[in-house]
Amino acid sequence: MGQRKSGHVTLLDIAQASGFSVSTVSIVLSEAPLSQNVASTTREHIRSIARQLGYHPDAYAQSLRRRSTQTIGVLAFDLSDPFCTPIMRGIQGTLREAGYLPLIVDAQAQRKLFDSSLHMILERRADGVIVIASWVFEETNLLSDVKKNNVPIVIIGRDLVARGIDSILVDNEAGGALAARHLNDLGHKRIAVIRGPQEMVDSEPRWAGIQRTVAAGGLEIDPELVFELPSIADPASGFEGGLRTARKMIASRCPFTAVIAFDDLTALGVVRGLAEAGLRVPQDCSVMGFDDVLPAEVATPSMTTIRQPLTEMGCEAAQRVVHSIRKGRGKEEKARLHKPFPELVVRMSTGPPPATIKLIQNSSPAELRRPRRRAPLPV
Amino acid sequence: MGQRKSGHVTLLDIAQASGFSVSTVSIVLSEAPLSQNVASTTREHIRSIARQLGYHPDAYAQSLRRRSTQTIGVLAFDLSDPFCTPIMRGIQGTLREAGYLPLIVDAQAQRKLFDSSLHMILERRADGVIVIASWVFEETNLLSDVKKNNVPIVIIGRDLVARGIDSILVDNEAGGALAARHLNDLGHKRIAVIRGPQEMVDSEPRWAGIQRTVAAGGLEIDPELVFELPSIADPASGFEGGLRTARKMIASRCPFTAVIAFDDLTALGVVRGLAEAGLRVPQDCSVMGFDDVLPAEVATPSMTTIRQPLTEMGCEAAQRVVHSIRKGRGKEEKARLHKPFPELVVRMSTGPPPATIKLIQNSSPAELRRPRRRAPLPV
DNA sequence: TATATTGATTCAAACGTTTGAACACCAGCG
DNA sequence: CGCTGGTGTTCAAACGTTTGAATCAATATA
Repeated sequence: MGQRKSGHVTLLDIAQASGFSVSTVSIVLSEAPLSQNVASTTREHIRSIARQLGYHPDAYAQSLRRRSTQTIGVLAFDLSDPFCTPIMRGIQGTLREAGYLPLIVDAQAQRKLFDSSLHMILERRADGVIVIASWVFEETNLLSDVKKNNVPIVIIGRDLVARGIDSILVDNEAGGALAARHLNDLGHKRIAVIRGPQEMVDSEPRWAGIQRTVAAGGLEIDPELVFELPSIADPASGFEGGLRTARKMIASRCPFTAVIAFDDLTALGVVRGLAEAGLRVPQDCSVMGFDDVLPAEVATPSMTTIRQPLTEMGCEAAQRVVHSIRKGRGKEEKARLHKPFPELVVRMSTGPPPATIKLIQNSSPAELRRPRRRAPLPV
Repeated sequence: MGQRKSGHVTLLDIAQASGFSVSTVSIVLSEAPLSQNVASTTREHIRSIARQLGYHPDAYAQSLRRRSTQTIGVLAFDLSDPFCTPIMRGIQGTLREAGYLPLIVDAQAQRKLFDSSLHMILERRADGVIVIASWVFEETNLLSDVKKNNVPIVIIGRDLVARGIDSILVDNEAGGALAARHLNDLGHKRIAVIRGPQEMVDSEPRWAGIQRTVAAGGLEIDPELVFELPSIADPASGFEGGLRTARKMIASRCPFTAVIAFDDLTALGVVRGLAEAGLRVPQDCSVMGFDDVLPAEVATPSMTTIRQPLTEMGCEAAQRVVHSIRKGRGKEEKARLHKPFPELVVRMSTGPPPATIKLIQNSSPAELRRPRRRAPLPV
C-alpha cells in the first residue's frame, strides 16, 4: 500500500498516486481558495484517491505551517470529580462553536501534576488556557510563563485577578446566605455548619453569608455546631469528611435540626452519618449541600442544595479566552472577575424542624439539653 | 522582548540571544547525547537564557521531526458519565508510566461526535487509540481508517474482535449470575429485573446469567417482573428510566421482594420510586445495581452492586496499546478479547426479604397474589 | 612534521504542510 | 505579432525542530 516509513499516508503519497504535485493535492484537500481554479476532474480524482488511501492531514504539520493550533488547553484539577463535568460540558460546547479544539488535561487531584500539565499545554502551543481550580491548585509561577508566551488564560474557581488573570468564581457569600435563608424560612433555629478545609477560598465567604443571614434573623450559630473539614489531598474525602463530622456532631449531644454542609458530597456523608444513628432526613434533621452535582440529584432523598451555574461558568470561560485571542495577542486588557449568582434548589432533604429534637435514639434521650451559653460571635 | 511574530519563544530566539547556533541550543535543551560534548559553561549559559525567556519547545515541531507524538488518543463516549472516570484514571496512570500522553476526547454522548472525534485523533497522529464505548457508539467505518494508518486500537465495553480489534469487556454473564446468586442466598423468591436498552450489548448476557442462576436454584423469574429500559439517547436517562420502571412495577401489583437493575443509576432511580410509594430499602425491598460508580457508593443506603474493575480495565487497555506500539507497527497480531471478572460488592441496599410483601401501603394490600403459572423460560 | 584523536560547534536536510509567486498554455483583441 | 487575461498547475520557501555529517581548532601520537 501507500505507507511511508512513518506509517501515515501523506500528501506525497497521494501526489504520487495521482500524478499531480503535492501543491495541487494540498490545495484541493484543504479546500484553499485556489481550489476553484483546479479542474473539477482533477479535484474529484484527487479526492477519491485520498479517500481510498485513508488520508488524514497531519495536524502537527498543519499547525506548524499555519502557526496556529486552534486549540485551547483545559486543565481540570480532577476529571473524576462530578464538579468538573458540567463545567467541561460548557467549555466544550462553546469551544466547538467557536471552532476551537479543547486540549483536555487532567491533574488527577495531584498537586505536582499541575505544573507538568501546564508545561504540556504550553508545549502543545494552545492558543489559550482555561484552568478549573479547586483545593488542589498550586500557585505555580508557571502562570507567568503562560503570560510570557502571551497566551490568554482564564481560571474558574479562584480569584486571581490580583495576578492579572481573568477569574470566574461563584458568589459564595450569596450562596451561604441563600442556604441560611432557606433553613431560616423553614423555622430552623439550631443549625450546624460544616465549613470547608482552610485552604479552600470558598469556605470563608460562604460562612460569612451564613452568619450574616442568620444574624439578620435575630439568631446566631452555636459555636459548638461549627465544624471544619480537615485539609485534604484525598479527592473523595468530601463524603468521608461529612460522615465523620456527622458522627462527631451526634456524639457531642449538642442539639441541632439542620446541617449546612460545605458541598454535596459532604452533605451525603452527613446523611449517612445521621442514618447510622437512626435519624431520618428530613423528618429528624434537614441537610443541605452546595454545588449541585449528580450524586446529590440521584440520592434519595434528593439533596436540597445551592446550585452553581457550572455549565454557564464553563461557557463564560470559553467565551472569554476566545475573545481574548481574537482581540489580539498584545492588547493587555485589565483582568476581570466574574461572579455568577448561585441558585437555591429545593429538593427533599430539607423540611421543617421536628417538634422535639431526638438526638440519639438508642441511648439516653438527651432531648433539648441546652448547651452552655457562649459569647456572641465576632462579626 | 524576544517575541517572534508567532508570539512564542523559539530556538532561534535563544540562539540569537546567546550567540550560539540553533543546533547547539537544540542539543543542549533537548539533552541529546551530543550534549556531553558541549562545554559546560555553554550549557549553563544557554539554559539560563532559555529559562529567562520562558522557552518551551514546540511539541508540534518536535513531533513532526521525530515522527512520533508519544500520544494515545482516548475517546470517551461521555466524560461526564461516572462510569468513564475510573477507566480514565486507569488509562492515565498507565500511560504516564509508559511515557505516553493521553489525548482525551469527549464524544459527549452524541453519536455524531464519535466520527469527528476519531478524525481528530487521527489528524493528531496519535500513536494508538483507546475507545471507551457504550450505548452511544457508532459502528463507524472510520475504524478501518485507523487500521489503514496502522494505528493500534483497543476498545473497552464492546466486543469487536470479529472486526480485528482488541476488546475489553466485563464478563456480563458472570455478573448477572453473581447478582442473582446474592439475592438467592438472601432468600428472595420474587425478583424483578430491569434489563438494559436493546442496543446495549451488555444487556443480553447479564440476563442470561441471572436466568441461569435462578434456574439452578429451582426457581424462575416471573415474566411480568421483567422490564426493559427504553432505547435512549439521553445520558442521564438511567436514573429516570429506573424511576419510571419502579412506578410501573408497583402499579402492576405483581409482588416482588428484590430488584436487579441494569446499572447503578437505574438502581438509584428504583430506590427513589420505591420511596415514593413508601417502601423502604432494604427492609421492604432489596435493590441491586451494576458497575459500582460513585453515586452508588455515596447514596444512603449504599448500593449493593456488581463491580466492574473499571480502573484495571483502563490499565489493561493502556498496556495493550502501548504493547502493540512497541511490538512494531506491521506485526499484525490476532485481536484478543479480555473478559475481566466482576465482583459482588455487598452494601446496604440488600437484605433478607420481608416476612410479608407489602406492595403499596396506602391502597388495598395485595399481598402475595400469585401470578398465573407460566411455561419455564428457554435456556 | 604530518597525522590521528578528541572536543566543541555548526551545516544542512528532513519531517508534512501551506501559500505567494511563477509558469505554461490557450483564447481573444488590437 | 505582441498583449492581456484567464485557467490549471507547479516551484520553492517557510514553520520549529532534530540529527548525521561536516567543520575546525587544539592536542596527542607516530
